[in-house]
Amino acid sequence: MTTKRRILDTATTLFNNATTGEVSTNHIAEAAGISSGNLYYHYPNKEAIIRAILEQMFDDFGEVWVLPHDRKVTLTDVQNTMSRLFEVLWRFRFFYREQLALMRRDPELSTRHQQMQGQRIGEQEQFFLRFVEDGVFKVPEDPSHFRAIITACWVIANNWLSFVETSGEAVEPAQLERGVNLIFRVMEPYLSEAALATQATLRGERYDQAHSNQTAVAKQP
Amino acid sequence: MTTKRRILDTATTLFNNATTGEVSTNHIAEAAGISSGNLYYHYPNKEAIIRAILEQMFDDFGEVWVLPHDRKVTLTDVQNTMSRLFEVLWRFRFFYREQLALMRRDPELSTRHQQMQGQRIGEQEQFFLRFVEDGVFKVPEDPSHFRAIITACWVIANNWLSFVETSGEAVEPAQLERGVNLIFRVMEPYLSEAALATQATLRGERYDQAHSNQTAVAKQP
DNA sequence: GTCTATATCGCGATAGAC
DNA sequence: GTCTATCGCGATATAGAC
Repeated sequence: MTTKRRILDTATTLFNNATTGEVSTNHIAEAAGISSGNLYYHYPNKEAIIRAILEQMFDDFGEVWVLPHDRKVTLTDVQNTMSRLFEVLWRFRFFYREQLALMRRDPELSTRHQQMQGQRIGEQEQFFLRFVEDGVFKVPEDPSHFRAIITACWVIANNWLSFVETSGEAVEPAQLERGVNLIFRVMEPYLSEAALATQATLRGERYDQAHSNQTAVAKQP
Repeated sequence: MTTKRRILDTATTLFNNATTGEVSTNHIAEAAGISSGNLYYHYPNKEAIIRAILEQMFDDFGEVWVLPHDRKVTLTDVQNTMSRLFEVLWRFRFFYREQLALMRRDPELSTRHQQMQGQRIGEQEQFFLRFVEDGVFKVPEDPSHFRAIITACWVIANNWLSFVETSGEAVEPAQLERGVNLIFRVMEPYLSEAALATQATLRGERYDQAHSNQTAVAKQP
């Protein structure tokens, strides 16, 4: 692994475990096993490191919203996509903890992130439209209402891990699933009848796995 | 105004306009028109200042969830409460920008905030139950589902202003209203028929009676 | 590319006069 | 209560040898 790369990985780990303010370039260099001078040979300053990490995160997001083109998508595809999304959010959680502070300190980061976010939101809209096409979601009578729900899901997704952390709960991969479920709850009223049936089945299965000696409880209409 | 108080107000303003990391105790003292030494006479350190501000925010939250006891509550009461909530969130927005970083740096702040959040969430649940009682919300068949929606609204409320800011839009009082509307959208499927009609009237929108067996409302072309 | 050594700066915090 | 003066520290960043 190149030194440039090791710096990024080390920094990401340190940032995730502390705050960007507490992690100095000296700390990063030490943890990466190189000298401070060497670190500055590769990156002009800490902000440049953060920006480089952000680019990597952006690349990873690109792989989140992919859907199969050879078949109709189902509710399970939504679920898997959400899981992928949360996994990336988890890997770069430090960024979402301090997002606005970081953006304020570095206008360049701010601009770049706005571009990224715009693109991501666009991808997400396309994503949901595909599910409308394939009959997972009801066809929205009011597009602005539909967009509002997407925005709501967006806000929840991006802030779920932070919410867990502020509640004093340990932030573990298991919590990612709770976030996925929460988003499902918000989307539920907009699912088609067919998708709702699928969901009941899925949830029953999950329930079975969690409490294997009990029977799944299916909600009665 | 006492010096102690002026320090808090000045600090709040500075924090809102920059980040807590950029605002040093020297800056606060200077902006408050006192010496650094004097500042340290009143507060032992910057963290204590932030904690004091947080206590003030907590007090302000206490006034948000009050509801009239002499009459039934309506959808308008939800709206007004949300507006009050957003107003407080706006006044102390610096805290929500850096919440987790601040909590990590100061365990005492972290503990206190968790108490506060627990209490606030409790208040919010009571709040919504009142609206169920008074027929604004449908009686939930599944309490856990209801709680999930409340959690969703909580996450959205606390992060809406940050979302606006990260999108690069100016954060103005007008944006507060958009946040209120977004939360309404999420709650909409859980409103009673009666409340839905009220909402349509409030907004001056057409009420599509597709699922209504109540009095017809004039449709606009 | 990588190191050591060092310059510079400002922050947090305290001492002591008034 | 308020000020001035100051110390210690650690962070960012650079210079120059190898």
